[in-house]
Amino acid sequence: MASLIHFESLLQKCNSLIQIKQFQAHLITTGKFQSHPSRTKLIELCALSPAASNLSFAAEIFRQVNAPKTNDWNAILRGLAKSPNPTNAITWFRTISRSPQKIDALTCSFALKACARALALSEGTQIHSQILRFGFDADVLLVTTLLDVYAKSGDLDAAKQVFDEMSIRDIASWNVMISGLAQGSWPNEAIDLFNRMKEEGWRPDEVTVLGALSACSQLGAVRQGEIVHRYIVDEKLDMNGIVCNAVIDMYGKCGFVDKAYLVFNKMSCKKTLITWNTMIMAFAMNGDGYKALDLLDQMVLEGMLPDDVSYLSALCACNHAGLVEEGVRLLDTMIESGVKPNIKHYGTVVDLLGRAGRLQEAYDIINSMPMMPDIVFWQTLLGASKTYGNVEMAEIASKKLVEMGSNASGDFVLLSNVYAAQQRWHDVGRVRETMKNSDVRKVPGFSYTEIDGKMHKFVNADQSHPNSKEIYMKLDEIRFKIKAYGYDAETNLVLHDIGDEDKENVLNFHSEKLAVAYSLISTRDGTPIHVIKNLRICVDCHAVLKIISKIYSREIIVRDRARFHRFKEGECSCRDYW
DNA sequence: GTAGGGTTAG
Repeated sequence: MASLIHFESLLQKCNSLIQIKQFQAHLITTGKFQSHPSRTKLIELCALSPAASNLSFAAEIFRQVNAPKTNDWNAILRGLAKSPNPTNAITWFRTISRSPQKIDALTCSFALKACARALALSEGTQIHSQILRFGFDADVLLVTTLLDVYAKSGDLDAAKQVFDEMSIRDIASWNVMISGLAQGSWPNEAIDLFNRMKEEGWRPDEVTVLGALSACSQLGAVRQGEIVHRYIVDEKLDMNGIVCNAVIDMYGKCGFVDKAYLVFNKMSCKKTLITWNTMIMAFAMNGDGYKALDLLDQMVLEGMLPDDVSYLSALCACNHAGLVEEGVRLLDTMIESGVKPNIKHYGTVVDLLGRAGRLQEAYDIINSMPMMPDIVFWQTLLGASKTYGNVEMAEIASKKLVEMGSNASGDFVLLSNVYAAQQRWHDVGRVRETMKNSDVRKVPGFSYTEIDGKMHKFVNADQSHPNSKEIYMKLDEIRFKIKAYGYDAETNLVLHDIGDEDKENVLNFHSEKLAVAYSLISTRDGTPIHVIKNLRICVDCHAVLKIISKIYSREIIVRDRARFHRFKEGECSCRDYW
């Protein structure tokens, strides 16, 4: 026993391959290699040490074992599961299953971990049935890992079923389920579960609130977010920096950048690089370009070194605020500071130049940057070409997109919009034909709005809402009023070659308009309206919301896929630059 | 070889 302890303490210190080899030699010469505990420890240590070469060395040791025990197999499995290539662990798990050695709950646990990382749903399902067969299903830790596999690989129905059927749950099971729902784009369900958890007498911890906050951020559900924030303060979970960062992020993504900044300034724990980046991003999304740039300067003054994400956030801020010169300069500053721009930095600058109508410069950057442009660059250039009616550049970009095999419907919609704006219906038809043949579909647009703490979702031309009739009556009223105000719908934006009146209807029923109409009838006069949309806002909705903000005296805040728009008194905070 | 294994912000 004494010699065993001696071994282990020495093993802790053996971090280089040479030392490991010395110990292996030692075990062999003293005849202890084939005896289980020490040798298993040795394999474990090798398999889990960060250097990849050690994992293959662990496998080498494993092969020298005459009769490997379950734990020897597990040690290798665990190492493979956390390696960059977790699918190897799944293969190894199959090998174990075929070996005479019995698997245990840990074998399943490591294999599931690999599935979660590899997003291997069907393999996870197979291990699930093994778990049932071996009767490991009362093991909370194991079932929680299983839950995580289902959630991460996108089968939230299966995850929910496993969760509901668990006879014992602990806080981590709740956490996995809540963050799984939040990350799997079921944020409403995540919030419901968070509330149910509290009702059932659980005390959410820092991990729980991170999941709940993420759900609120996605939904722009600030009332719910405030409830979570209050809970965090009450439970003193704001001693945790990660939690503070998530609160800042939540307020930023809900359009309450001032509240985000308040939390940022008042947080008692140390600000990390991520804290600064989150705040810069919050300013960026909200169109506060100069505040974002000031914060970048301030972090440097406070001794924090900006990284690539800091610069990306600041570049986004320039982009959304139309600070073209500042953005172009920032790219240089970044390079001078020794932070290497990646494809996203170039992408943002290309977008920035494109939006400013400087298409040639944008094109030059694409051609001169040190990496291959991906599809997004050409989509950006195409989008900008559409805005500025540059058919030539649009065709260059489209040609590239076709070459690169893009089948994103947005590309086709944009190109056809370029043609439609010029009444080139024949070309529009050609693009539509291509769309049909390559089976591309437009991503359906939807919008959320929070009324009295409850989220309401609208898709385009939605008629499923209980108050649908009133909503459409309100839309009629709006249409009448804005017409009287002198508004003419921008029908050339609609893809199809259909009559003007129909085109106007298609636009009129965009989900954000439905959400705004519903907010108008269900909130008090004068209160701001908040809408979250999954796509970029279209030109027509943008123009209409400006007028609505004026004639109904309402501030309307819309978060689209990229940023916030604040409509007030007939103007938008983006100054029509987005 | 008793235990070991699960959740987390830009």
